[in-house]
Amino acid sequence: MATECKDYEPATIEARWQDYWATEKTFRAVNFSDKPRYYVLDMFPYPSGTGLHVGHPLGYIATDVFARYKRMRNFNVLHPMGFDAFGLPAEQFAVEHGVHPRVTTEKNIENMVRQLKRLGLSYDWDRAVATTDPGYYKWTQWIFLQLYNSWFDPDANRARPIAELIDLLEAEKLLVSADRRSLAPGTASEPATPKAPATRHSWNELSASEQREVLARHRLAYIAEVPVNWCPALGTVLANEEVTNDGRSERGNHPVYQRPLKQWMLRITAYARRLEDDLALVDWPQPIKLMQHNWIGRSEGALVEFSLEASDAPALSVFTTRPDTLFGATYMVLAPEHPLVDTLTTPEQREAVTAYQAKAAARTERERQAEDKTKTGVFTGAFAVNPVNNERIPVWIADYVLTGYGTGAIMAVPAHDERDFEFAKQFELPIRAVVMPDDTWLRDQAAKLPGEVAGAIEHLRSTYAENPSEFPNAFTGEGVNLNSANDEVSLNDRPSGEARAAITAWLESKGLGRAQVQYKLRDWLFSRQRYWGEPFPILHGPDGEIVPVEEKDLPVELPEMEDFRPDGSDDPNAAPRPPLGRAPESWRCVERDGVRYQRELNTMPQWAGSCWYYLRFCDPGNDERFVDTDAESYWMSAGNAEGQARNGGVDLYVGGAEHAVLHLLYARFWHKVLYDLGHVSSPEPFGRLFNQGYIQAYYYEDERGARVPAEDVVDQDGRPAEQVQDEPGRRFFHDGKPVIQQYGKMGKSLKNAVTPDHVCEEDGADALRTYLMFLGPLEAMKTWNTQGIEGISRFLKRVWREFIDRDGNRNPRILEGPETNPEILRVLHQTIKKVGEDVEGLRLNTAVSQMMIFVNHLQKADTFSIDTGKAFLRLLAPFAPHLAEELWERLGERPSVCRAPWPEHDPAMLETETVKVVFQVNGKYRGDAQVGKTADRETVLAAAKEQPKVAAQLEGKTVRKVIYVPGRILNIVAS
RNA sequence: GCCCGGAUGGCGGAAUGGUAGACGCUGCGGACUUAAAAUCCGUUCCUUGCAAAAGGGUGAGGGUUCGAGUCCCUCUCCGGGCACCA
Repeated sequence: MATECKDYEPATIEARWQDYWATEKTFRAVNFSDKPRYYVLDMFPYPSGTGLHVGHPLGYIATDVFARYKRMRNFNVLHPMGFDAFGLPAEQFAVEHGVHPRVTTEKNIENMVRQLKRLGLSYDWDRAVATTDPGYYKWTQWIFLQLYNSWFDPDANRARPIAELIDLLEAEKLLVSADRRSLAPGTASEPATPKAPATRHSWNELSASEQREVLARHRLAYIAEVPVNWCPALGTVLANEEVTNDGRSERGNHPVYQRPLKQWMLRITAYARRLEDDLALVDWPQPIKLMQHNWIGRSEGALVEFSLEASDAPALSVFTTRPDTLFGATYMVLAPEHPLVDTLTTPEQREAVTAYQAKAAARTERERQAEDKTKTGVFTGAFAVNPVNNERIPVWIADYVLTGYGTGAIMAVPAHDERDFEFAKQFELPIRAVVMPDDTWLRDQAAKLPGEVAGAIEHLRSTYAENPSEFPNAFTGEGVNLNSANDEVSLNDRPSGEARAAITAWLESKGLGRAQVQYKLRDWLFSRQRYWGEPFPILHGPDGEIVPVEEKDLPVELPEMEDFRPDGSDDPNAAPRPPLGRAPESWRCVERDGVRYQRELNTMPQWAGSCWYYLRFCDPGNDERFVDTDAESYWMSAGNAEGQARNGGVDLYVGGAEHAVLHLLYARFWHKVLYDLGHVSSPEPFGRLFNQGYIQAYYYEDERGARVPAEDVVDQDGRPAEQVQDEPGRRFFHDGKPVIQQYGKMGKSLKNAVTPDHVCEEDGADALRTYLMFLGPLEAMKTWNTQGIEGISRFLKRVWREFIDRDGNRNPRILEGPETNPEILRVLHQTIKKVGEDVEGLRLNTAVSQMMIFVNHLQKADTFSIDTGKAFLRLLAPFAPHLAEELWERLGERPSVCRAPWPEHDPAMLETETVKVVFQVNGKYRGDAQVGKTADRETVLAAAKEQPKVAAQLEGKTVRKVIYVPGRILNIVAS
């Protein structure tokens, strides 16, 4: 069985055991077992053409160590791997090389599987999935239809089948508002009177197309014409999450333009509250929770109605977090795209307004950024009425107010909002103080003024109250109100919080406003104008009706096409034309009951497939369902065993932090919908999340700033750069020309990738695995240093020699029978304890250190017991599994060591007769001694005073105090 | 600008408020060898000192404590996220 190697030959040993694991299916996970379950998941990769570099498997190896450990702890472990294979790069590569994306994708997957297997990762390969398999994306389409056929019931705070909404509407338990945008409870429609036209309608009075419109406004998947991020260079639209903060595409860094387009949207905003609240249910790194928290962007405030002076216009609704400053609202601003702009603009101002709107539309986000600072805007000519004091205030438009947030309109309180303050100064609008700042703020501000407004604090206060515009900044903090009273309510002298509550209550009583929670999160733009993605299971009828493809007709497969290129363009005004528009007519057109339907021509974004793959792994071959209910619940429901997810979801999910608001937010949203509809058993998909850090490496740039391959760089003595990169005084050259050493994330673009294949060949997979774990804390950024692996290689060779002599036989130093060397016994049990605890906490670097310490002890002993050897091999097995298997069998055990139980440490073995107590004088180390475990203070103090160093320090001093921590330290305070 | 995270030898890093630098890399010295590689032994924070030893030292400055890398305050630098979100 085992190899015949005399020396440690990783290549031979590793090939042998990888073969064994594959044949024996050692890592097969079975659904249902008496053992407790454990689900360990990696974020599955995109199978790129360049394959893996050593940074990629960092997380995979960590989860592998953990999965192997958990198996030895008697868990039934699910540890799968798959491929997120739809998406732009495959398509772009395919276009460049004229090959079908399916061909390149399959080739890339094959190569990546080979690389991963070479690392000895203990995946259950029988469960591997690719999002591009029709058998997989059938269910991605099915889940989309679940979204399409559901609505979010705000009262139940969950999704429900759309059929239930229709029932409620038909029974007139819900009525439709006049604009058909919202629903309200009611038992009968209010009869219309000449004075008050009906505000609500019964569903049954609506036409079929009106009914469709009502439903569309509530479905979780819907088509809407909204301003979207259009990227002409990529020929597709992008989600907010895919656009960088300077208005460019995250992929490719192309300019992105805002333009209104009809697109598929997913109503993720309905879940804003639960996505926020349920972060409390999961064990995730705090920074990731914070990033999601910020992205969701909950803010509490009030919705306030401002009536317009022109009586026929509807009221202007604004959202504010500071209703307490309402008395300071001296003008209003609408976003240039606000729907009411046209209605309320006066003829005199129309030209200026239209010009401003055109200018705003033409500017990209990036241009808005660049101009920054200076506020622009135009007066519409209209006036609104401030509901608290009936003051007539002008209505402006300006691009500092965004369409997509709140109502797209604001009340401007220039005294207490920095942006409004700037705008008001720019256009000489009135600024009224309604909150008195604290004295510190007033003094700080006075200090910034050129003249001397300074003086007594009373003077500053009265100046502020009368003329806040004399100060350089707006006061945006909280304080006590002033200038804030009408006949019915006064906020004066009340603190901001109280003022907010008071004015909100007043507004509510008057029907002028109400408390409101607002989210920054927007609906998820879900269609892309690309070929290589999941087709929508949707048909469009001749009258514009939308018909979902029936479940039995799924999947809607991608058509075979010769030319699948996107219609990219540099012209931001060119209309998007999805490649599927050029698909054969036989695919595009479907006839049902004599009606000709057109297939939806957009495809889903790359994130779709990754939103639910962790569920498919529970039951990957199922043709009947996306996942078997029992299998899902076995792997995903809440668990009580050691380390299992308390509230359900994947027990351990490891991946990079770059997915904080994309994949992780989208997947949570889909999961919650499936949960609401009763398809999954846990409220959250990922119970425990861990972010591994990046691997960084040196890279080299020539004088033009172009990167050169790091592997070809040498120093002034002609030695390869990778061997001398940390030595001082090195200068680097490529092709004889000087280059500069830099430092950054390992990857193709910096030309500093080191492949695992290369390292496996040189040192073996076991060395690479152990080295990557040893490098530092899993979550930290780490530097790849090829030299460092040498230490791990030596360690593994040493392990080999401890067990195998030069003739390839069992080392005669290994004795039968239990361990007799107390020193070895003690260190062994220390090691069992520390390695177990460290692996459990993913502190894999210190676990490796401890194993090294153990082997250093072993090496110094003349002999050791076979029991000791076997215990150690089990600790080593998760890290260096091939070597552990080989030695395990050579010690006469049956493979596989993966199935051997994890050793238990005996606390009694860690106890010693005496303990070391450190002696300090005035907090400084002056010696130590072994003392009895129960030694009392006086005994230890006496022992300390006997030590010459301690005595010398005490000479001529009086002992003031003695601190004794039993078994640890004795500190004598003397002066 | 706001919000997170970080800073420890030549390098990666380790340290329940209790001997800072475990473990490893590199460097230096030695053994084995005709020689080299491999392996093994020793050594490697800084300053003074032949040594024994003493003093200093965890980005900077202050504080709490018998005792601070660790806790608190202020600042500097680096990394990440968000950014006219009303």
